[in-house]
Amino acid sequence: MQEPTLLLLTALSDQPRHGYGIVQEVLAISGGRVKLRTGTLYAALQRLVDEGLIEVHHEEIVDGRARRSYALTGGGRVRLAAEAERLEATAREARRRLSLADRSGFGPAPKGATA
Amino acid sequence: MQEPTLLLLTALSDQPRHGYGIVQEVLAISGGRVKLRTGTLYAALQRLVDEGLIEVHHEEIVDGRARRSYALTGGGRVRLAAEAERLEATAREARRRLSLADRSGFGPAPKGATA
DNA sequence: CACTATATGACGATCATCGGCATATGGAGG
DNA sequence: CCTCCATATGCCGATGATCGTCATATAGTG
Repeated sequence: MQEPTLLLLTALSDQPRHGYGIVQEVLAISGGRVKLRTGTLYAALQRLVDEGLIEVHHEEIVDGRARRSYALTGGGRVRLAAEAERLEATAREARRRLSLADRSGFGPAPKGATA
Repeated sequence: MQEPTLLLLTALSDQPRHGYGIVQEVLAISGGRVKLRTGTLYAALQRLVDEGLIEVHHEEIVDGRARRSYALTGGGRVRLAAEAERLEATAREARRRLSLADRSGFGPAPKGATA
């Protein structure tokens, strides 16, 4: 699972939102770093519904145009928790190695080291 | 940056390794979850060298075939640290929201909740 | 003899994301 | 009045990382 998809699920983790609201929320969560393209958004929504990670929470037709809000399913919740755990484990391992390398002298020696 | 690439950088963060060694190390780091395909591996190595995140550490020709080991560059080290931080922040936010939702009653209510 | 481990590399296919376009309404600024 | 921006949904072609497989080579095990 990629970052945009993960952030999308995160945006739905506290309450249901519609497409545009998800874009805003992801933007906020990521500190302005990730702006979901609508192409990414609606393709991902469709995919995630198909996978059963999210579902249509509310739907109405306004001026012949759909207006939908989406919510995380139980499966989506479980999946998001699992992904978060995986991410954290990966990040921890990377940091552990980087600090080990610093101490052992391998690497660029951040600032005025033994070498 | 995707997970396989991130794990590749992590595999190089404590010492230089050659291609096959990276595959083994990534497998170990990820707890057997991620087995880098050679297609992914050598394409990624080329890309990362071009980006300056890794470099060829040692190279020799054995039976007319290259044998190279790769090492993280200073830039790669900085980048990996940044990615780890980003991952951790994302994971933290996902978890925070999931637990908030549990408390507020939104969501599937993991096991025998108020509803 | 077959299979696995070590080891490098190319090729086409797949899939998520990107970037832009189309459409529609309502409000603000010039 | 007209243009721009925010709100809002959705399609489509291009890009790019990864997947899956094939090719090549040696050494060891069953």
